[in-house]
Amino acid sequence: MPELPEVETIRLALNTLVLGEEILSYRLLRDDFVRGGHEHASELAHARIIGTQRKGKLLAIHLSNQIVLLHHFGMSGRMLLSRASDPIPLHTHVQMIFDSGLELRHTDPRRFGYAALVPQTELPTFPAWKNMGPDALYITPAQIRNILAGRTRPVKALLLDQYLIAGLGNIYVDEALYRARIHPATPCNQIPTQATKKLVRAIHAVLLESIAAGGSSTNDYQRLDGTLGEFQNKHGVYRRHGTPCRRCGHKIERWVIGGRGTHFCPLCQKGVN
DNA sequence: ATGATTTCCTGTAGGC
DNA sequence: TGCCTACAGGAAATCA
Repeated sequence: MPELPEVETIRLALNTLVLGEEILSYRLLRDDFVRGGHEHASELAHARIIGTQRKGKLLAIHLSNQIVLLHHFGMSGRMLLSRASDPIPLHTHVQMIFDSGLELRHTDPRRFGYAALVPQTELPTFPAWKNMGPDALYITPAQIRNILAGRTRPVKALLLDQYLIAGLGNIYVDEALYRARIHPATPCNQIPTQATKKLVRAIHAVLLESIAAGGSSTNDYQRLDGTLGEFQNKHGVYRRHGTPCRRCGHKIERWVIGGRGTHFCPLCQKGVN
């Protein structure tokens, strides 16, 4: 599922491959895949791609006509760059055909993702954009301390809340807690200051390493060119339940915490240290 | 206000 | 082998 590192991998690839491209034709194959109306869809012909931006798991593509294309990939979403003559994959909801003969496609079988066309001036008021907490890649120890303070929910559930901290999903929350040696069920207000520093370092490290590896291809995620990421091979706990911990050899467990499958090593992540 | 639960959707894994 | 059911999960909505 595309989380921060996967979206960032897509964004970096777009920067090298489609910056400056001119849109010949923009097609929405499903109206209900678009949030906030599609009245700007007819204004995109001849617009050029002038920049990209990422906030949490949201990708923003800036166009020369002051329109911003937002893409959220939910859990089964893909952004693929193909030749316009290549066959259209099943569940393609958005097509962007460029004058170079390239075509950008947003496909998403489960449709938990979406696209949006927002005038640049309205981007700060777009709900998902506006309500997002600080980006996990740049979050500071002080910000994490404020977020954890006074809350009783399990730290696992809290780190998944995009309103509080943006960009982490199920994979990277489990991996960051494993690196920080924090048990995912620990109530937030029971994590001492010392451990929050370790947590921030763990979050930054796991995100940066995954970006460098092109993201995690566990289920559906592919890079812009259709190749798989590599970081799933480096996972310490995610979907490794029943197999030995790479640090201590104890069997990795899987619990449901906050309604999500949660993977951890009961020996390495005993307490909050 | 906070937190817990339900809902959307389809491909896949597991059981029989 | 093939059918059927349960499950996966991000985020918004709904409920307590």
